[in-house]
Amino acid sequence: MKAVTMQDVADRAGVSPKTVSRVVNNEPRVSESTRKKIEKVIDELSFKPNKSAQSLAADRSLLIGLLYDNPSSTYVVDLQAGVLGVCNKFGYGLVIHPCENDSPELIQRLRELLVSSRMDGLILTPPMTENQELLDFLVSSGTPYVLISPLDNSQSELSVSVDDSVITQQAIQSLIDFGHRRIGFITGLRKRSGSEMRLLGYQQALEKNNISYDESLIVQGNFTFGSGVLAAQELLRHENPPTAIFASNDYMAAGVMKAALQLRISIPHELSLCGFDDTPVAGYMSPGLTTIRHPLERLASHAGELLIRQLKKHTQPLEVETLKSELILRGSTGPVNNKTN
Amino acid sequence: MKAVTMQDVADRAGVSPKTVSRVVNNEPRVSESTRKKIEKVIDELSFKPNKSAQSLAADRSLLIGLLYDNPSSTYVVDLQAGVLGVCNKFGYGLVIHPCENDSPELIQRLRELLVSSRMDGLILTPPMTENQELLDFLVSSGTPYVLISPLDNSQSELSVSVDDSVITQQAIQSLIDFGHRRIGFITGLRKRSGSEMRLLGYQQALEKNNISYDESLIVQGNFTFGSGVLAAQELLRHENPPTAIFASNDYMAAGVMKAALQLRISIPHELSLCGFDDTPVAGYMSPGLTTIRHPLERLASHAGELLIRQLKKHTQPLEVETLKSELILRGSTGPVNNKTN
DNA sequence: AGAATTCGTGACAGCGCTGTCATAATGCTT
DNA sequence: AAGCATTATGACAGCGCTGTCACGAATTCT
Repeated sequence: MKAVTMQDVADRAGVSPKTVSRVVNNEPRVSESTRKKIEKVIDELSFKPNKSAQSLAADRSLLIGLLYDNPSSTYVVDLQAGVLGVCNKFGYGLVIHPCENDSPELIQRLRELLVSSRMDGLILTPPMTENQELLDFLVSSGTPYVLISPLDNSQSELSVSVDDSVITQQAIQSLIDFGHRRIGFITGLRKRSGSEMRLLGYQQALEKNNISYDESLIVQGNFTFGSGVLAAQELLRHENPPTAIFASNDYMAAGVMKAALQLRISIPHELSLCGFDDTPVAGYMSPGLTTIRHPLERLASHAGELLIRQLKKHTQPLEVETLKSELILRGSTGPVNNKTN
Repeated sequence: MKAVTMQDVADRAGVSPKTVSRVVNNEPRVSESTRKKIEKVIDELSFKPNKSAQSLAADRSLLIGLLYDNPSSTYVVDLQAGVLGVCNKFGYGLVIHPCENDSPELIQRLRELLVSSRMDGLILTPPMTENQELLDFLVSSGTPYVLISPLDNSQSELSVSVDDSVITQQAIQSLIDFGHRRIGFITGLRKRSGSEMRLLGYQQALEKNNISYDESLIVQGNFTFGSGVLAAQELLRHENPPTAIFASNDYMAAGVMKAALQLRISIPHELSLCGFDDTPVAGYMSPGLTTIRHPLERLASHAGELLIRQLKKHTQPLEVETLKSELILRGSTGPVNNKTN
């Protein structure tokens, strides 16, 4: 299988390789007629440019990197799918790089990766988005990057986010509509972008409905199942326990379910429960877990486009379909039971 | 950040670039002293060869592809981790390629990918491992590949597997040891390598314990939660229902849990339940799901090494640490309840 | 000791593409 | 119609590396 080269295309089309290159790279300064002609030949020979040669000659790798440190594999896979989509569309390759945000070797590893893979740009996901040392390193090494859901998303060209507060508020509102007034809230790790925004949404919902904010209903978790169990135990043994609990992710919500079961508290009859992320567990639990689904794949593909535009010095802003999270209602939430306790 | 080139190393070491190349590629015919000297300089300058240039000159991309079509993201992420490990070790890049085994465009897409990314070899996972059309295409295009857990793993240089039958037998044995004699079995999709072997292990366990094989206790599922629910309903409404159920994956086991809950059958008191895969759900359900964990990451890294050896025409066989699956005992299995029904 | 082999190294071309610059063709101005 | 700007195309070098081959030095063989 001898590969088709640009020269082959050029010969067949009766032009120089450089002109073919121009067409391949969508450069201007090619007459419409030659462009058509060359495109036709490219199709006929199904020519695909040799990436290595392109990279070498143009001194760009046509590779973008995706950095993540996330225990949820669905999250990771969704992001990958999104980024992969745009990569294919624009002829880029994707280098996936699972890492540990806390590792002291993080930067060193990344440096090696940058040197050997020569990635043109990076997409960072939480919690790397808050790793200032990392960001500084990227800036100093001149590596373009885009952040997904950073805490501070003020630089809109450099990040994409969905507003966790809005959808959380909506979820809490739905609990309130069910008649709940005492709603427990299990936070995730502080400093994780989502966490803060979710708590904010909770507070906003209470405020809107004139429900006073009771600090004792807020319990700190760390996104793990175990922390959900502990948090739920604390909440459910409260002298005036909540009739509903919002957990900042599904894993913790699963922990709440377990704790409730142990304490013989029935969901949703005696306790409504809402999770966050819509991982597979949510659908597989009994009852099904009401939760929130993020458009992760679209978020990631948006991030990818943003990055690639940046790489191509494409300046016209990317118009964005709005990225909206969705409240998925399942069996774990329901009307408050007035006979409760 | 001007990159360090081979020429730089050569100059500093007082040799020709070609000799540096020899050292970088571990070629023979370099005296120990020059090798040492060059390695030292490489370290000092922290020189990393330019992948694009290597690929272009040597006409190999130093890329391997990982093809998967699997709904379980944990499975995918574990495999990726394993392959990524060896890739880094041997200076290869990883191209991930989620695909749909049933899609008629599969081959065409792959062809494009092969042409544009010029991957040196591929790792295939079930169900692609059984896609004869795909395999034929790879052979005809001369693309080396390695299979992970194919149905037919007779060609040991081309595949890595763990024996599902052995571990399934062990799981069933543990149920039998708990006193269960009527054990329901929910299969996965037929023709999926795992499925067959798991059923085989079930049969072997029964045989060993002189329990007769009752076909009516075998129900066909398709690896989804929903199919688990249906299968469980069928089994539990059996005139002489099983006291334990083995589901061929965790998602179906979760379905069984749901069905049991609906029918007010308590797990593990009235019904023991065993899953397969040890996905996160297994740990998050209440009670925790007894299940089977595969050494997926090691399996994948082994596959990666096998492939890379093949690419390097390394012929001495790779000695393998045995890859063993593990039975994870959680709350969903227990002694048979003699008061049942 | 001389011939034959092996070893260690370097010169050189070229992988397939793109950047730069030159040049030809075209359009526009006055 | 001559002059100038603009557009369309090509020649050529070179990105950083490796394959091939050549060549002298060291080793082994007869």
